[in-house]
Amino acid sequence: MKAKTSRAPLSRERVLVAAVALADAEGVPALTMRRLAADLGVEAMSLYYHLPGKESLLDGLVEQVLGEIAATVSRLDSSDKDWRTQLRQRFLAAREVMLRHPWAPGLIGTRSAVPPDVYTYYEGILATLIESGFSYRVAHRALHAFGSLPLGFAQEVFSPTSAGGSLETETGEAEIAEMADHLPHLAAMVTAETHDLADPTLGWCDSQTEFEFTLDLLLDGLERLRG
Amino acid sequence: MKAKTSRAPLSRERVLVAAVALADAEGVPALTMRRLAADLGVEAMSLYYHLPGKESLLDGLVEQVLGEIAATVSRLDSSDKDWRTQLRQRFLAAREVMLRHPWAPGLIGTRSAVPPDVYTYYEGILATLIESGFSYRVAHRALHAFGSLPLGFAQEVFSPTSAGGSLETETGEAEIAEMADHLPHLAAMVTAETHDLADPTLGWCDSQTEFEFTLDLLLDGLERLRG
DNA sequence: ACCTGAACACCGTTCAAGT
DNA sequence: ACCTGAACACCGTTCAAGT
Repeated sequence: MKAKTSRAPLSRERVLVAAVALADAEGVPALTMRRLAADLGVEAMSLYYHLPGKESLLDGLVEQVLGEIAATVSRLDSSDKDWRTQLRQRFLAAREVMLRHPWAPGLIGTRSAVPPDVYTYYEGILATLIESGFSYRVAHRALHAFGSLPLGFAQEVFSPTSAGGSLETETGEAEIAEMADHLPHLAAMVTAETHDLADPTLGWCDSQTEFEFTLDLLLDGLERLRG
Repeated sequence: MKAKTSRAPLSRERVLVAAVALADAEGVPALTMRRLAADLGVEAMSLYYHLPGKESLLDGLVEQVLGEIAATVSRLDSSDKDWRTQLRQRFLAAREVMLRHPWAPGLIGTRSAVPPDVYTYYEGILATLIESGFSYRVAHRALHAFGSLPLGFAQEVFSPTSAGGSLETETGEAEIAEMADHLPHLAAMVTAETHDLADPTLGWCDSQTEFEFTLDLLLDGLERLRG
């Protein structure tokens, strides 16, 4: 956290890198101007010389993460791969970046302006679709249907705290018994899903599996709409 | 805003109703303890007698919206309808509620605890799936694949400000020309989509259409997986 | 039981001032 | 050009006190 070592002069880049590190280590709530400045061995007001304010700091954070995705994706080898495989590996690569920055999906959700890099990123996805025979109409809708998948996360509606998922990961037998009364189908599902589980200590929601299932569901549906 | 009229004693319910009204009128950022209290003709500290704190106020807000969805959905007539139609009308009904509370999707995204009402709501969806021949395995994954659709919103990744969508609604010819250089497919898509538009003043993203497209893509994909 | 006033520890930010 | 100190206007919240 305390990176007081480097006495290089401050810069927008150095501020953003420190901000990402702080968010990774202690979460976005810990990311205050005063605290970030302290980590950089500087006074809070110094930050304003390099960034117009907090909002723009948060925009910069998103920019950093998108840059990481772009860098990761650009290293992929997509020669001789069909469109589904190309997109699949791109989305999964983005997902690896997001797993390193669990706070990023939530933060992205709060940003209003679309970071310019995003257009370049979506351009690549769109190109893949068009060159594989999709009409602009269907490709446009595909981009919407993908939702946040291209950025490497499936919008879990509640609590992106752990990678667990929206439904409780730890469910004791007592809770299930109580659930069985007024929520019979849910209780039955938990039981059914827990039963044939390879490693029950992992919980019954495997977010990687869910992510890929959603991805394939969409890709399969689109394949059928191809022009 | 100023609802100083009713001199009925404060209550959790009255606080939450006023909070929803304030968020509707001026957005969540305007919703501070002091301001909310002022709207109720009371001092800020009085709120703490009815709610443990701000976080629980926000939880209560989500609770109110979910209640509205539950009420709307319960009024639906689903007799003699297949599962796709049932879910479709349920999700679209939820969407109408969300359109009345544009701040709700963003707020829901920040909540960590799953409100209890949500389980009851998902129980109904799950029941529909199971009774239509889905296995628990596929139904479970369907719930994940739906993402936020059951709650009436498609996770737009950036800026849920207007109902416009994530890609710019207003795109001038100058911007397109400039775009054509480094983002050729995107530029072509905007042109293609704008061209055969019934009412060009509406912009080229119709969020209702996108919402229904995503919904149908998922429902069609699931239909094929039915056991 | 229900509400209040004063106070505390924090925010982001401005602005004039230092080097 | 780059950084700082003191100050301002806000937060959420505690706590002892009023009725």
